[in-house]
Amino acid sequence: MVATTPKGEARRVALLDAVIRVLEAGGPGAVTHRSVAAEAGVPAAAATYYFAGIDDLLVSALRRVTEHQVALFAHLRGHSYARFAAVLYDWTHIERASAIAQYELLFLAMRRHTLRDAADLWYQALEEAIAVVQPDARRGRVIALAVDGLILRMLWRGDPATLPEIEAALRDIVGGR
Amino acid sequence: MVATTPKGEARRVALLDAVIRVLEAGGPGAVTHRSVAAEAGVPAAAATYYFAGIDDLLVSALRRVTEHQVALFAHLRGHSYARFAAVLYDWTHIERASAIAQYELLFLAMRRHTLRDAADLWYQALEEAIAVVQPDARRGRVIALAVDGLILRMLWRGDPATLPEIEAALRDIVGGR
DNA sequence: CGCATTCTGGTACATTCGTTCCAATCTGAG
DNA sequence: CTCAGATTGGAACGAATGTACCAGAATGCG
Repeated sequence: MVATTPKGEARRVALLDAVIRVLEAGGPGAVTHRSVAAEAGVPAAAATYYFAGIDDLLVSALRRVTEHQVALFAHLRGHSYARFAAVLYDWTHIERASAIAQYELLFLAMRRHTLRDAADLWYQALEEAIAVVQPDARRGRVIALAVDGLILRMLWRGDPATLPEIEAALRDIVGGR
Repeated sequence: MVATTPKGEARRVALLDAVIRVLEAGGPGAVTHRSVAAEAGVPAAAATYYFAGIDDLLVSALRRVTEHQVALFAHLRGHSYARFAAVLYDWTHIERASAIAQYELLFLAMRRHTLRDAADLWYQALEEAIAVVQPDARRGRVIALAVDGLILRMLWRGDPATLPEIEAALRDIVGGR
């Protein structure tokens, strides 16, 4: 089902945002029609009215957070990697739910090839952002892998936790030996 | 509940192994008493008899796969990183279920601090294995991050897929600029 | 060999889930 | 303003889940 009215569309995105919040708190298993609807402040039936199934709801939410994140990384073009550290900090600590959702997407992509494109989109955005500070493609790919690992580590460990620490870690990664 | 008889202990590990296989195929949401018991070839009640709850079952299985993996990495000490590439290949392609389970653990550790220690164990094992080919601690940490990102990428993307490709990627990572 | 303990395998139940259905309400184009 | 279609909100359903329970079988210690 696709929303045609403005209010309907507003409810759609309210539901998708709610999915991200539920996802952060309880993981994919906690994403149910009822929990998401309650989080969004809409009746439970709305989740089934706007989305074909619980699966469609989850996939749509992950696509949405990816597009949002890709847009954020696109703004990074032309800036130094000091600003890159700030973006990483905001993402993994302020907008933590969004970051966690992003990596849940990668896990889902392991089992569902439908999500490969969305996952690729995110990874390409990361590589392009890195290309600003490291033009060499081969070296850039390695940095992208390390940054990926760094983000993952910040998410499950909460470390590095401060902006200076992240900058230092990024300096080690980009700086090479 | 803790098994005291040899046969009981065998059932415990059979259940834990089944959890890993179910985890690979369907993610944490697919891990239920009944699905795991069916996969292990034991009656459903066995899963509740040997484990306090579905949660205990999941956590125990992830701890087990971590210990197994840490032991495998420990054997790596004193070898070249060419052999390291072979171990990575086996893990992410032959024993894929084990690798996926390992990263599910990291995700679970985001929300449950009980799992922090187990997750730390894995990450330390990775860093120690890398210390063999790169003694410098600071540089080694960066490599560990990149290898972490590489593993994640291989899992959700299946790329790099061949042993030579992994060796090349590893060479780029370890080799520096 | 006897027997306390552990293990087995099946059933049962309350809960929660995804999904369907429908009458009432709202929206916006003509 | 009208009204056809979109949206709402609640109820209800079958299915699947976690867990508790129990009578019988197997086990291993003395």
